[in-house]
Amino acid sequence: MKNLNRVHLNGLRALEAAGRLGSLQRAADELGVSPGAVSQQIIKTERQLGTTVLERTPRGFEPTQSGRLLLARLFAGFRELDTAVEAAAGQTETTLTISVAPLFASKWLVPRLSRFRKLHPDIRVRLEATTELADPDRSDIDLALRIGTGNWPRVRVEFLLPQEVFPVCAPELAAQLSTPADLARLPIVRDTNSNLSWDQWLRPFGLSETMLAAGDTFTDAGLCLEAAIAGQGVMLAWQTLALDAIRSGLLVAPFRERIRSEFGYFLITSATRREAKKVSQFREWLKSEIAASEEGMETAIK
Amino acid sequence: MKNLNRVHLNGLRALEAAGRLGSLQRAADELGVSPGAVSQQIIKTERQLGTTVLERTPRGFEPTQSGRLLLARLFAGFRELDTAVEAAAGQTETTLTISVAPLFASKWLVPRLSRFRKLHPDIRVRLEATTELADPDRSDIDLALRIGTGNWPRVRVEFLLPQEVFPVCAPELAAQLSTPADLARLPIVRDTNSNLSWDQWLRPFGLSETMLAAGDTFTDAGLCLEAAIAGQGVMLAWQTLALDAIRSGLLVAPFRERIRSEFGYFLITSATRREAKKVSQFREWLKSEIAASEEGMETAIK
DNA sequence: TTCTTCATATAGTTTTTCTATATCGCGGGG
DNA sequence: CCCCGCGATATAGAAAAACTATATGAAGAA
Repeated sequence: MKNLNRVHLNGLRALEAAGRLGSLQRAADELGVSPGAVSQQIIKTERQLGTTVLERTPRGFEPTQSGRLLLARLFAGFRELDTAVEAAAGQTETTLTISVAPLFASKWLVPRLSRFRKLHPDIRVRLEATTELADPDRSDIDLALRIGTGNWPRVRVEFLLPQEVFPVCAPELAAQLSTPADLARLPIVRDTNSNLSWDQWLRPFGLSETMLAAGDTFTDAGLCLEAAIAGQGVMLAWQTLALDAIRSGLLVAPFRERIRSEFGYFLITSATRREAKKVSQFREWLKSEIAASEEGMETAIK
Repeated sequence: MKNLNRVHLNGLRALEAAGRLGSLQRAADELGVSPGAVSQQIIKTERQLGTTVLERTPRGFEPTQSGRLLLARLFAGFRELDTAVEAAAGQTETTLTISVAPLFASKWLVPRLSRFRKLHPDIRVRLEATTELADPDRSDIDLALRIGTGNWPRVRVEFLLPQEVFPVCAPELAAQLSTPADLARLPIVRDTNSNLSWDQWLRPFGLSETMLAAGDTFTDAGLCLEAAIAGQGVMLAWQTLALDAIRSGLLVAPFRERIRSEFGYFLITSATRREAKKVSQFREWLKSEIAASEEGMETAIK
């Protein structure tokens, strides 16, 4: 791209516009400057190129023989840039990019997204499912949905709902559970990566994790959920993970009690960027969806 | 092209270079500025686009998902511009554009050009054969060769050789001519557009145009020449027009006497532009060619 | 730790670009 | 014929942008 160093890009654009439109005035209108500015740019650029591109006629100018080829190429190049910018800028208006943990995406967000699409058909959602928290100031994401304590620096953090944990299991196993103490008789499926502990839930009942049986362990809560559905044991789950499985009857929550973990769900947006309309629209939808979800939770657990 | 108004072209270029090269330092090298300048351009452009194109990583940055498409398009666009500039600038160095009258081109210049090509194989000659004098400051021509009095404003004018007129005719007719007075017995072919007059040539012999016979007239000296070669009459010709025909025996000049017309051959170049090497090379070749031509004239006439 | 390597923030300067005028050349209309 | 208007260009001053040279900060390497 070194050849572009010998000319000024704005001069090339002035040249192209003038050559295409055939008049300084029209070129100036397109570029949003005065005709004099265009004239200066053209003269300078022709000097930089070492050739005359526009032959001056009494009533204006028209391209020289050798200039035609250059102008055609300039046109092609600038058109390419123009559509690139148009697409990029258009995308920022119509595409909502959300960073979200894969499990939350698949178990809760994605099944509900079709309703958002119906509500805002002009917004295209792009999910970026990653385990690390993306910085909305330093990436192209418009917002992130994350579980955590809410202490993230340099971003705008908005609390959505607390994470509440409770045991779930397949219906067949649930029949054997009438009190929390019965949990000791059943295998437990555990997520080794989780930082939730059974103690939190058991303590109010005067129980502790040491009384629980061993069971399969997995490195991913999603796998745990599959195992629980398959009847391999009881799992300590939380709302967004288990709700849909409970509703469809694949799982049951044998006990009403839900305990708040130290974590919560948060909506993360840029602290510096002005909030786009698409973001506030999504937030609104998200909150209503969460409310509906919580309501559904109450009735699902009975 | 209106979309390009919302961003700065140089910013797009900085973005493209940084995205392609993966580092501010390398981008800065390509653009010929400091890394800080590139950083500023990128930040500003991303703000203008409303999206993050380059995701900052601990060791630099790399394109975001949505940025890749933009970068690819920017690359295509700038590459187009780059090759356009390269071709245009390269052409100015290697292509010599000459404006010349069609008749002079076909009867004198073109038959000799192959020797120039042999002498300077790297220069491509482009002849623009037009009847109007092109302005070397306002068109893409590097030089013009014109017949005239030498009074052209705002250009650099260099005298090459005087136009000298003399009668020519087919060999069969020449046999009937031993003195200028014999011309009265033969038909004369005339160019109605010419401003040369037989009187100029006849006066030294005490003769005048009134004594000449009528004959065919044409609107173009080239057609006259063809008529003379075909034996339709005697023509008042000049060196560059008739030399090659005389040498090849198609025509003869029955009299040694040549009379200078009021016109001459001139080399016209820009008065303001610095002279390119290719131009001086052409001038040098042209002068040697003219000298050889004049010498050939002497021997051809005998 | 400390060093190095990046990117970014900041301040001030330099350069460019722009606007607003005046000028010039040409052609059409009175 | 002269004058007017149109369109391009020159010029001067003002405005804006870009650049350099720093400092800062964050993260990996020694």
